[in-house]
Amino acid sequence: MRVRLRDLAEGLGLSVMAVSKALHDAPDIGAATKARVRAEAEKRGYWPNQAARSLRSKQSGLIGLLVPDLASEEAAGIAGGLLRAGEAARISVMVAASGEKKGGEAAQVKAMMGRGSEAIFILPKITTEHRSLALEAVMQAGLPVIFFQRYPADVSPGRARVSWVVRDMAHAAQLVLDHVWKQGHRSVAYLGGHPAERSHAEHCKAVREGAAQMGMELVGEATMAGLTPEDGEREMERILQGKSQPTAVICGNDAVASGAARAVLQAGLHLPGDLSIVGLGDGELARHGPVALTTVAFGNLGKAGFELWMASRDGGEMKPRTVGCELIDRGSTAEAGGGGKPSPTPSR
Amino acid sequence: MRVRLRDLAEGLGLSVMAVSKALHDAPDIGAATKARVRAEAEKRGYWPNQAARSLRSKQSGLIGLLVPDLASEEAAGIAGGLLRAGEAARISVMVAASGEKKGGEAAQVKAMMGRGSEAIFILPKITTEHRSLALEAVMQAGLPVIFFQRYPADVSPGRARVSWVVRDMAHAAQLVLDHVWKQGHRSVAYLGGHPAERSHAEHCKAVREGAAQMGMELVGEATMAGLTPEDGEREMERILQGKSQPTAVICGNDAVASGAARAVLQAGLHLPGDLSIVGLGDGELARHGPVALTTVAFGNLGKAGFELWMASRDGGEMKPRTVGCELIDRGSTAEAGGGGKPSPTPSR
DNA sequence: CTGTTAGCGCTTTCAA
DNA sequence: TTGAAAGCGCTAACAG
Repeated sequence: MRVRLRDLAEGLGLSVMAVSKALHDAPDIGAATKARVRAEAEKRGYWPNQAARSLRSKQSGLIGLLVPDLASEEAAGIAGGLLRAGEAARISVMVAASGEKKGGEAAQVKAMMGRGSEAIFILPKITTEHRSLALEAVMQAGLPVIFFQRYPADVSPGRARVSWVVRDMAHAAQLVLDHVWKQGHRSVAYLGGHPAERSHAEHCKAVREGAAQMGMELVGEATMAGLTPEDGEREMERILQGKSQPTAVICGNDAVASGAARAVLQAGLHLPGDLSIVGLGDGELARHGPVALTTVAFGNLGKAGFELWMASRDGGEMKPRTVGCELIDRGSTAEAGGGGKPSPTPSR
Repeated sequence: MRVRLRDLAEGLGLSVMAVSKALHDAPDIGAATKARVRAEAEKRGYWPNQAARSLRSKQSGLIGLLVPDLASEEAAGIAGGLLRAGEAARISVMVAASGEKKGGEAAQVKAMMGRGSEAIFILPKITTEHRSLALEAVMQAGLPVIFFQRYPADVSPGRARVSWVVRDMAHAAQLVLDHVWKQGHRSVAYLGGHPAERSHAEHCKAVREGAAQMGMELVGEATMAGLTPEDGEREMERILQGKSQPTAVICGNDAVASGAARAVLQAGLHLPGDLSIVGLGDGELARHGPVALTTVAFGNLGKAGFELWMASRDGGEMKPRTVGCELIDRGSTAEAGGGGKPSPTPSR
């Protein structure tokens, strides 16, 4: 933080204002002057003091993102998308992890507001009630809030500048059901409904209803507390020991699918020859794991959230968005009853 | 951004200064006054305007982190550690992804400096030359720079407020070699030396020298451009088709190990009965993939980097750090020549 | 087309 | 133990 507008102005024999305007490409400054100013700024390595700028203009060019923990792929993906979208619009992103602590969220959000965040993006914890002191404060301050994936039940969008971006879970379920149906599967298991998570509950429901409609039998259905690989492994083992065996297993996310695949391999069975598995989310585990998983890829939530905010920036309304999805076939599913031969696993 | 010090002061019949000092717990304000001020601040929901504060005091309480892309597990892990460490010290973190664009880095770093970052943390791209206009600018401004994992060859630490945090790759190699040696492996392959990456080159070298010293044969050694699962899969296939077969495969990271495991499964072999595989990094793929991988877990670089900076904050020198590691045995290795029976894969 | 004035909310410095 | 004055670097509003 060294060269100031004043330094440039003195060096050029201009006023501070003229320099400021020139750098902002204001219409009332001559082209020649602008060129001179820009050259000098470049030469002396000027860059603006944002603290001063936002103090004066109330425009910080900063947004805040609050996630439970960056280590999760969900959070990293959202953050990445938001960062990329932000950069294109010259918006900086402050990231905070709310972690386990209860009061954490409020303090983090206050820090963001203190720095002049123009909007707050939140990926709520699954276990949270989504409604905190922090949120009250933000909304009272009139700041836009965009939720990812989960959102408070008692807030209506539009009013109060609150909105959200979710995944099209019903469509995802339909894609998966169509896929396994076409391969001749008539008896499937579902692993992964999460009782406290709207989107997973929705997926579960869509699979259940879709299967019924198509005349597919749902021989195993597990609701689980965590959607971790361990949960998937445990439930898969349970199914393998049951009497009526499915020919395909639909999972609530890639982690569960990965755990299920682990159980299948442990049992000495072949994938996908003996059993087909479908994941959800197209994460690292599906793409790069020892078993490439057929899964459903979603559009980036972070990017969609940013666009939603940008579109509302000049007073527009904040209409919630749903990001679409597509099925990615990596060969962890095969024709039903296709025998023990594993099909080759393509790398993409 | 609404309640100001002035509002509190007027409400309490005090001066702005008294309120400011009280909130900072200055020694020259009475206990009773402090209590009153704090209660009022709490009640009215005051939080400081950081822009104003840092404009005046030159202390922003903000640091910047520049990564190639948050979606990588490496970056997400570092970012998460930095965030957590920062939060404990009430330091906010601005994150930017430098992406593919060339000029990107410089602009991002300028944005960070413009916001008053007190330090810049950089995870360089593997392909970068680590030395950019951005770095010049930062160092000229006298800001501390901490590199993760990779760093410019031509900068000496201490001078110029530059330092770095790296992983103890030599120790990691030793841990892995000891582990497979104890299981009776005498013929191993190494997949994963990266020509442009100091730490991977170091790991490769340590494995090579260690193996020689212990009298282990290195029957396959692959240097690869990307350290991706695809690279691992390809090289593993090559090895499986070769004449002299190793009994264990040591990989340069978990992604490569995962790809290698994929090739092994594709070939219809058993893991770890027919072949042992060791990863490096203890990432998602090793922990939660369909095949749980024995690997080496490192301490968090982000946390270590933050501590390095904090320790140097009052003029201390910035001594580079090395984070330690430990072997995590998840059962993807077994006694050499142990026959085809897969050992159960523990979930931890 | 360019310059002047004022002030954003806070803290440093010094006086009461 | 408290307060007044000044100013951080920038830009909105208005004059020239």
